[in-house]
Amino acid sequence: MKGIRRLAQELNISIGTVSRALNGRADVSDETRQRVLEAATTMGYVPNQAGRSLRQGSTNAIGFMIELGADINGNSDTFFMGVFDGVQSVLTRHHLDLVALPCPTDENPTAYLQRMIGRRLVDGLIISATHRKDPRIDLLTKARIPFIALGRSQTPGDYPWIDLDFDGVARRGIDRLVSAGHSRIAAAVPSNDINLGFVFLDGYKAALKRHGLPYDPSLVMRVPSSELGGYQLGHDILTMENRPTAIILNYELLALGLYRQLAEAGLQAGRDLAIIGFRENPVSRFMSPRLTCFRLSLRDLGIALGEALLASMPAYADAYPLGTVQRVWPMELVPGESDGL
Amino acid sequence: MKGIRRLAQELNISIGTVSRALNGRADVSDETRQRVLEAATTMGYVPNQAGRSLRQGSTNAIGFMIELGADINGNSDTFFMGVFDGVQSVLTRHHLDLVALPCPTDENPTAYLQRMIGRRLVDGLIISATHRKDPRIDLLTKARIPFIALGRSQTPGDYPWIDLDFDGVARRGIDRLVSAGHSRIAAAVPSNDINLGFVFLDGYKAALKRHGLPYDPSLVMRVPSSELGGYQLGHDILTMENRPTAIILNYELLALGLYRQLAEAGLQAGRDLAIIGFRENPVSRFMSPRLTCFRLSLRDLGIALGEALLASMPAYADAYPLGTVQRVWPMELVPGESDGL
DNA sequence: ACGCGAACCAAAAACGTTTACGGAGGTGTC
DNA sequence: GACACCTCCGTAAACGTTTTTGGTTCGCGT
Repeated sequence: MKGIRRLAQELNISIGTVSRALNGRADVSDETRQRVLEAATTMGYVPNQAGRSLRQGSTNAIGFMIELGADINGNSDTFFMGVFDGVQSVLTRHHLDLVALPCPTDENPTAYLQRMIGRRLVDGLIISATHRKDPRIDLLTKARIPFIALGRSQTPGDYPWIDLDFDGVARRGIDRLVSAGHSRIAAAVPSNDINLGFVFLDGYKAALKRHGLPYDPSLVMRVPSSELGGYQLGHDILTMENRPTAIILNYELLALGLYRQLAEAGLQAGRDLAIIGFRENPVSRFMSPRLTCFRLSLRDLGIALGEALLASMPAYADAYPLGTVQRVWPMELVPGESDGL
Repeated sequence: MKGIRRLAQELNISIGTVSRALNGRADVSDETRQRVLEAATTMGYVPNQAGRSLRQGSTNAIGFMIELGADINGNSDTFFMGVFDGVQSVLTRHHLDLVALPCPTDENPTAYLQRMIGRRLVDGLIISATHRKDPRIDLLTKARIPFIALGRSQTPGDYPWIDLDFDGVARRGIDRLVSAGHSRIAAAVPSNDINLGFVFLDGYKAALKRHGLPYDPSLVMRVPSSELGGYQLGHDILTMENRPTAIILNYELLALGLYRQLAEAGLQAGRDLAIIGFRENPVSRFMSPRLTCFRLSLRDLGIALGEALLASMPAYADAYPLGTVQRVWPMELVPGESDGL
């Protein structure tokens, strides 16, 4: 005898009553509920998830898909750890659990997602590293799985997303550099078709225009989103015939490789090249000279993601009347010395 | 009509046959199997996991528990992502999926694990960041859940584990520094009771002894495993009255904060303080001067973990006749300039 | 023509839970 | 005292799959 049956037998009541007591339904006397709860903890009973899922058609779990591989996600994994924490904190309020779904490097992300959806092991999904056209969005929409994208996409449709303020970061970066007298300002964007690159580039172009500066395509440097990409970026800049005097980065770890490349050439950030980095992170805080970059609270971002996802799930929507969240997440400038200001 | 029923109806065969065809059992004609497989893909049928789990009492998923929070896990950044990839590659061969279970910062890891075990949403578990006495090991043993620990523990019992070679790293670090003439060599160890600190310290003591050097407890520096901890470490060293001339680190990102602290004091790694770092990682590769540290293949480690876990699961043990794996994972020295050699 | 095994498949039970339904007993109302 | 109406609980069906059991068909040898 296992599971709920054992508990019921022990207490000499029916399994139905045990279930109702455990799930907080009204039609159970307080005394019985007490006894059940007590016995459940002493006997270490935890409802079997497979049974629950099968019966209620939901799994009480939310998936967070992450893509493995250094330079594809555009985020380092301290990033995800912080976000997970925020998401968890809102999910646990509703007895939902978070599981991270790491898509292996050698598998197609869309195929992987399809498998996960098919298995039906989560009720809702958070996807990240959205591409310009992201087939996962169509897939999720068609399968009617509640989801939210961490990152915009140009895939049409009315789905929820939250994205970092790449546009604003580019704009404020340019503003800052222009006001310091720079006019040849480069921008680093990812070499793949992840959507954030396009948003960043649009912000870059718009800001230049507003300042009456010409847009020079040769100043758009495409490199992989990794430390090595930053190193390569440095090389590309140093070998240009008409070097920019400043650069804005769109990925948090580019600065590291760039610093190194500059150091090897006897140059220094802030003095020989003005650099504005992207996200403040544990590494950036300890670089010398200190990196000018942008700060955000990963936990708050996670909380917002969790709430927006719940808002899109019928069973929880009333607790979070947010509609379809489409939100740009603000980032706060943290001045350093790398921009020479 | 949903699921396997729909498929069966479409093909005019029974659901049992569909199931058998899909699961590769022998008593299905090749022709029928073909038709089933074909229809399954065109209709996009994927077996409902809840149904399978309930019936077969297993979930076809493996959990990898990670603790959130920067300085508790003793590993960070790209570490887990790399390991995940290796684990996945083993698991997919057996149609198992990997889910990462992030334990929130505000929840007790053991309680979290218990919840996950109770829900029965994975067949096996990988735990990491093992503490000196780790109650999770007792829990898993008692619950008879196949598991493997990434990291040794002093919890008694005959359970599988794979751990990085903290002992060897300490030993070889000391050897190298002693042969370069150093005799006051400090060691950085974590300030919490994560077990790797004890292993590292033991290796440190043993190596000193072998070289006939005295063990000076004041040279054991306890700091949090984070970049900030490295910064604090630097401060602690610089304010000592009888400074060490060299230090070996036991966490990969300590060097970053330490470098910074030295730089602020006008000092430099390799010249003013010999530093041997821990794990080579994308960040360490771009620090100046280049950090002397130790290399390992995360993917191979992940593969070993996956195989050792499968070896402990009855259903897969014949494919991996490894017994109870208890293995120290070797790390290869990568010379840099930070040790002044 | 008959028996017999092999190949294939249909039917039904089982996994552990939730929940719709109904019934027993008690309480209150006229 | 009949009736309605609660409160509490037992019964049983249902979720989607796998697997056991048993049965039908066919081919083949005698």
